[in-house]
Amino acid sequence: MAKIKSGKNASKKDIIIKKAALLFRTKGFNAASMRELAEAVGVEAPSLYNHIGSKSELLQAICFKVANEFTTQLDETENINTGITNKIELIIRFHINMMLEEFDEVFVANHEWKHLQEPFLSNFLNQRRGYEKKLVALIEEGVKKKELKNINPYVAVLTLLSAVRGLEFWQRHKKNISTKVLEDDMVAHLLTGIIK
Amino acid sequence: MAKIKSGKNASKKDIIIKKAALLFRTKGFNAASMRELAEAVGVEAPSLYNHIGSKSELLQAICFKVANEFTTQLDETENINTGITNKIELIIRFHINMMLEEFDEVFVANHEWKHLQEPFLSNFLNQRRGYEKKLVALIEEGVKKKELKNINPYVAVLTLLSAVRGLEFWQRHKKNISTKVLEDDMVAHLLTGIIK
DNA sequence: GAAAAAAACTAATAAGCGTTAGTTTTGTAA
DNA sequence: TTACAAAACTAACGCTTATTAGTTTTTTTC
Repeated sequence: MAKIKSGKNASKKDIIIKKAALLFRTKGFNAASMRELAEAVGVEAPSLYNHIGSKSELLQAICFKVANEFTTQLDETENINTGITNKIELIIRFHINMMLEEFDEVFVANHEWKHLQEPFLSNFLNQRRGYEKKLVALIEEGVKKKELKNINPYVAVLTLLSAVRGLEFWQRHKKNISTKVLEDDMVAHLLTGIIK
Repeated sequence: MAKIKSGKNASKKDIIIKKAALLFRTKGFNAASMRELAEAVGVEAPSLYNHIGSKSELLQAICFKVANEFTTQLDETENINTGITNKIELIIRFHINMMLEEFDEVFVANHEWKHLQEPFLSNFLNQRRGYEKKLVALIEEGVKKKELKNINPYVAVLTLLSAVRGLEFWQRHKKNISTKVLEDDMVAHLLTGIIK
């Protein structure tokens, strides 16, 4: 029989990973020490090792959680029966929401992946490369079907991914503009430009 | 009388800074050690200190060189007598070229600034904030003059800056596409969108 | 309440860090 | 050639790091 879990579902390991994501984002992986992490968790540094294997493992957990979420969503979107433009819009909106809702984790996956050890580093980069290739194929299909302008698909993917990634700078303006305006304006900008 | 400098104009300090930019980009500021830097320069680590003051100073030199170049160019562009759209295009093209020609330095300024010490950290962030404000004002003017759609200027600036910043991923595709196609396509995408 | 397991603690280790001190080599100018 | 300055070297310091060992406390299970 499946064990019914209580509301507060997070294990100590989950808590450590969450705090690690925050710490790695603010200080960077190398500059963040296990002693600092321990203090954030409310424990002495060696006690962390009752729950985790190593500092490296924390980075792995964060990076691959994010990578898998993006990969899964893209696969699902590909299988929806709708136009290319709509699919691209869905993907952009997913990126924006990930950035806003899992900020620390996405930031760390974007910025600190280079400190992954092999073979995790290669795995991560392969997964990312695969993600980009699927997006390129999507844009190519849109061009072929005349839904999109005759642009270079690599440049388009680069521009799209980079733009949504830039939401890591969003925090500063959070108070001034609603998430909805942000999302709609950015989607419009990337799809239809800014020139009247 | 001004001393006529020889062709090989770079001081040893300049060489160290250049190598530091490459090293800081590939490994990150904290993970890059002075011993590694020394090896890249072809010298023992303590010898570096005959030319520089500290590791921190290297990061400062890199970050502010980049920041000043961007600031200078923006000021110049503001004073050109031309339309808003054209100014924005010039700025985008400048960002793209900086990314391609001073890749290591721009990358380090974008990614490692958080390891600057005070008061340099605050100075750097203030300078960047000032840069963004000028861009926002430019977009606002474009909207007011009906050159641009009625978009949120903060979102537009965020999208523009993030997109060009993403050229740090360009290296991978360098062989496949010419710089000109890249530049033109990205400018077109950001100004007029991708939808037909 | 006793026994077992989980998770906390203190103490310590080996390695790597930026940097300094002191000395020797190299390059330059009179 | 001698004198001076610049820049290299070796050795070492003090500090921080992730992690391990061993022990004690807390929590869970019966």
